Amino acid sequence: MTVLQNIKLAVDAVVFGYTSKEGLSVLLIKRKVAPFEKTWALPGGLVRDHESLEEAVERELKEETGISINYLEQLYTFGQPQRDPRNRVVSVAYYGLVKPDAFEIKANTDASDAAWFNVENLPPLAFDHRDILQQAIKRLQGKIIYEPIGFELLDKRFPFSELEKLYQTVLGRPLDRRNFKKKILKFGFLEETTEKQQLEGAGRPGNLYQFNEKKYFQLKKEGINFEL
Amino acid sequence: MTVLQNIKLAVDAVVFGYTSKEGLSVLLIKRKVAPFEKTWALPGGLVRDHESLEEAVERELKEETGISINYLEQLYTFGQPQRDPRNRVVSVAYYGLVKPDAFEIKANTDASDAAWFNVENLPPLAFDHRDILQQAIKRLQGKIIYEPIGFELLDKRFPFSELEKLYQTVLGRPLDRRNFKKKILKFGFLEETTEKQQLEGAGRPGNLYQFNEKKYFQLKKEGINFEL
DNA sequence: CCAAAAGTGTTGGTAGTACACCCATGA
DNA sequence: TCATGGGTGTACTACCAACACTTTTGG
Repeated sequence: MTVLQNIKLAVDAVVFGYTSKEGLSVLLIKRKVAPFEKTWALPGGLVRDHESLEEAVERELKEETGISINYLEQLYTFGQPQRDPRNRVVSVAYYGLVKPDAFEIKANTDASDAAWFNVENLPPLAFDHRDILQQAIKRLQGKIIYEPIGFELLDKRFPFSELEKLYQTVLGRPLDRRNFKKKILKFGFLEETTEKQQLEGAGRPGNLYQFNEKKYFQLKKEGINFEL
Repeated sequence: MTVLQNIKLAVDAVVFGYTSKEGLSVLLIKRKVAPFEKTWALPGGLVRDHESLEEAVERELKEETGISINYLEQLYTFGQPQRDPRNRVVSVAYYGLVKPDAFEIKANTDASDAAWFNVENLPPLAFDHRDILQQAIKRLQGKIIYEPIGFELLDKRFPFSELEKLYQTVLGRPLDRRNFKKKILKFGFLEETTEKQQLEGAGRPGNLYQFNEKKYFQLKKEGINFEL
């Protein structure tokens, strides 16, 4: 009754980056081997025997894209028998967020076969990676409205309008500027600094804000919960 | 650089049942082999080469407990290297819901090594199954307030008070009877039947209600979303 | 007639939404 | 001085929470 199992275990990562200019982007690599040679794919690969799944994701990201990530969460495990045309490969997908500096650096390193793509304008993808990506976007949209993970996509200090644009981009709908600001500030984990925004072009520069993570966790323990 | 991978892939299932008498319960099996021989554990086992993860869960549930399930959803994948003391086993955990008839039948089949336990009163569990179970309960609590999956734990027809008690049990807090009923009925996917509840003991019998799944999906498509 | 469970409506508070004008800066 | 983006307050509405008495049935 015992059957030898011949299933491989992989991890894949959907890494999101954001700038107000380029919108919401995702990190892809160009495959060098069959199957799907020269097709764009999510970074990822087989898990090693003695590493945790998170370690595997972080290792693969470093190997394939040179990037290191500051927010990582398990998304879903994809296990349809035919998702890889050769062997049975089950993949645990993660999604992660990087801050604009990491994003900008790699966006310009065009010698590599890693590149950022706007989520509205994706190339054909290998395997079932399109499904994985769709699901990651849905999860991000769902999560960003009840946990303040949006800050992981912004610089440490940012003008308030950046946060607002980020939410509008991710959620795909316009938000009222005044109501949004009231709602966010009400929670009390955003600090206004005295530093002013460097505006390119005209316009009145605004103050920069920063997310106070400690205050957030403290407030959360006291039973305050972020929502929209 | 290519390394032979020696990781086994399993599935585990957290199956919930509910009756107002016995509260929220979970289905466990007593292990017959080492490690953790004679310890209670979640039903589950290794995935076969050509079956999907969902098929594996359903097969294991049938083999080990004789139960078949009517709601099943992936929970999380547990992959810490040391979670199984012998080999590396990564487990994709699912959670499922069964209706009271299935629940009652197996609860009385005490010859088997499968049994139901109230979630407030669990035995020691094998592996990291306690963590998995905790996470499943949290997920159920989170999900039941924005998707009407509670009906999967009730008979096809049920008195309104059953639904109310279920929510109070799962969420662990009292709910106002009138407000709860207003809120639920407002959505329009619950149908009142003319049939009356069979009350054991005294009390005024109430009408039975049933969930209209078609109406629910239709309403959902039109953009109505259930919440609390 | 007593105990148990079900049925039912109103009111007050609060949080959310809609909405428009002025200010600071660079070109 | 014009164009661009930032900053700010109020009024209305709609939803939610709190709350108690009456009815039907079994014992």
